[in-house]
Amino acid sequence: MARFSYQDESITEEIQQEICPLTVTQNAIAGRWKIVILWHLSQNNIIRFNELLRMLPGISKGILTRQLRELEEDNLVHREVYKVVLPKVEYSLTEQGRKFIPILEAMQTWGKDLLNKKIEMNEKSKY
Amino acid sequence: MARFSYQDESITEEIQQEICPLTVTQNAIAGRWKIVILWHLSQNNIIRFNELLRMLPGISKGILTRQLRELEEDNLVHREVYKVVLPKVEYSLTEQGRKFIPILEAMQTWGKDLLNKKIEMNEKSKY
DNA sequence: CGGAATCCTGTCGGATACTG
DNA sequence: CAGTATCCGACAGGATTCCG
Repeated sequence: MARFSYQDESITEEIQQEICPLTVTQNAIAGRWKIVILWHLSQNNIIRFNELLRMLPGISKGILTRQLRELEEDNLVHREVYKVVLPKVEYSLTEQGRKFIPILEAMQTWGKDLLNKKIEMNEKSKY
Repeated sequence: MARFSYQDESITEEIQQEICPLTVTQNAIAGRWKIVILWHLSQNNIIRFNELLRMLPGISKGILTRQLRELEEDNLVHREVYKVVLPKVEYSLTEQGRKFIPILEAMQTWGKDLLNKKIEMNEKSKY
């Protein structure tokens, strides 16, 4: 939970941030790629850095590293380094990360629902 | 889903954005206050603008308005305007918004869990 | 009361070049 | 292979002022 400082927050707000579990969750998954990363990890158990890179078209190495580091900080993702000739790093979900999978699934069905309704609305507005 | 354009995204990415329901969900709830707003609405059914403002210490009127408008665009929140002497505007969850409540609850218990583990880890590191 | 319209600023995402 | 280290620009969030 390193990030999310914003400028000067009063103490009461900081407490709110700390106390409200919802905010904790929000901070943990805030980031353009985190949810998709978690989803890929939930589907594959173990993924190497460059594999993940290929799974996320449009992301750059630097960003992927940062998102992964933050997920690691928040204990969602485990990072295993193998010191072989050409370095090999495997990412996987932690126990805490696996507990998040149901939420991912719920978010997916909910998103599908929303998507359908938006399409319906666009159809209607054509006529 | 107005925002989230970023600069020039290739077509394949745009398609991914549009297709992946997870991303749709992410975009819908991305925003510093949205989750908390949804939570308050889930607890109170109907809340007036200034009430909501008071429930969110640290937010400014402008921001609250924007977050609510975006939630409205994404069909999570309903806005009811009463044209009385002193204007009165009530916010509530839509059907789609209510479908999101289980996710909020899951996020809350998950966040509580994460919080506890972080506290444990801090305790340990003291000795 | 519930905004709209500005303007400002920090953060995050992204691009690029370099490294063990 | 899997990163670091910089630098940059865009955009969300925030403060402030004005309005019906």
